[in-house]
Amino acid sequence: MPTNPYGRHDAPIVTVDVVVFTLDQGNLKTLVQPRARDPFKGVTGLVGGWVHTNEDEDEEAVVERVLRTKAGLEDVYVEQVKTVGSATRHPEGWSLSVVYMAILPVERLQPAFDKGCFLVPADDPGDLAFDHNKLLGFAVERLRAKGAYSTIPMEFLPEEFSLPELLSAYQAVMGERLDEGSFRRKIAQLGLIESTGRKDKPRDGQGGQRAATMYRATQKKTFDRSFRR
Amino acid sequence: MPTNPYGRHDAPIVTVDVVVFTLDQGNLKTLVQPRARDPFKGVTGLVGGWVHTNEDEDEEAVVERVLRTKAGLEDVYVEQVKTVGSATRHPEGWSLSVVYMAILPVERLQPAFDKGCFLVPADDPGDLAFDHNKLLGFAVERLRAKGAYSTIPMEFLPEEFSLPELLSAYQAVMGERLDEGSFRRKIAQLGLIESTGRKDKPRDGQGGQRAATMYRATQKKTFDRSFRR
DNA sequence: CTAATAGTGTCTTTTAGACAATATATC
DNA sequence: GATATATTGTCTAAAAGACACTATTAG
Repeated sequence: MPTNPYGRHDAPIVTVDVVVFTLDQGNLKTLVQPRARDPFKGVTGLVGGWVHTNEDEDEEAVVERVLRTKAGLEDVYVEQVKTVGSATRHPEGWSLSVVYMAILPVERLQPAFDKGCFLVPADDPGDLAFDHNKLLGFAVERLRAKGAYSTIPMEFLPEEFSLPELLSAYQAVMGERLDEGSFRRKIAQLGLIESTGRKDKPRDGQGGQRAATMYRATQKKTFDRSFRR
Repeated sequence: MPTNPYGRHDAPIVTVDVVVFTLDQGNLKTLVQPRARDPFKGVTGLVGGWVHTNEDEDEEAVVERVLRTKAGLEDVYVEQVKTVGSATRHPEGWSLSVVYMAILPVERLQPAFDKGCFLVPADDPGDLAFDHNKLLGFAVERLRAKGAYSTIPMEFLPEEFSLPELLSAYQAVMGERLDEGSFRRKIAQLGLIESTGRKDKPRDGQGGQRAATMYRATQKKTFDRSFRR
């Protein structure tokens, strides 16, 4: 039987909730999951779980365990977004949630689908359990705010990607069209990526196409101004 | 006797720690306090306290209560910085701290001094209890990063302030000299402040001086680029 | 008169961004 | 030849930042 080190007050429930983002054909989506237990059993919610003080070393370890056990995901880019806590957000008592966002290429989500997760549009997710709609909103806000000022959009792509793919990732996150020429110039100046030597396989089409050269990310950065040095 | 709603695991200790910033003659300082109890009894630490689930409505209420009861401060600008949690950061068990920063003009700190708080340089605070040096570092980083892109520096000033005072607040936060003419032009364009009609009393000196016109803030904002529209 | 506040003008450099044109590679 | 990738040139407008000069107001 666990002890309660918390003293004269009831201990808050402490959870981690992860907003897993991906790009699905240019659209920003979030991974959700029907809840296995009460409260809100069967209702769709974010991927999340309690802090387990006897097995988790620290907060980051909680996030890793939750992603691994609830969604079968490992080695994911994660970033803390915000912490919310109140007496009313959980029916069983005072509850605090540390909200993270995670970003993955859609190709890596199969293990999550196998565990019953599915994707919903990030800005129209339907009704979620608890205050998860609000938490999702915080994460979307952060992603959009930081997207244009960092290498975050690269996290949506597989390890190897082409420049047109990178362009469309930035466009999806920023929600606007970017000039191709200027974009290529910028990226070249910044030295954020390097060629892998390989080439894309051109898609099918009426004519042929030139194969795109593939790159990998060399840096994770945040900039002062719209992805600028 | 409090119950433990936490289930099969020991409940984490949940605290709030507040990094209270002020400007003392142009220098960035932080409010600290000798700890009243073990662990680290007598050691200097940040202003902080446990979440009290039976009296605090939500996280913001915890911050308000902690600032009020530990430092006698009310109506303070606060902003959440980050949450840290681990098995080792607190000798009594798995502990999670939600870190906030607060900003106040130094004139409003008397109640805190009366409660035994004192100021230390924000970038050279000496040895603090727990991992509070690290937490302070996170807050300083955030303040410096956000200072140039927001109206945050205004929070260091009293409700009425002059343009030279505002200039020096921005300079202190940004850590660099700003051109006076350009600064005045920018501020005028932005419409962030309005005149109160009153005038400063000029300081003593060899000659007289022109009295500064006093302003008050009209907006709290964050900008894309260095305090620009 | 002195000193600090206040307001303007101007110049250079950098940047974002748009648009156009052309070259290259693959089927 | 068709199509998508790749590269380069040019132009405009906005912005940051530095510097200089003048005006104003108070003791």
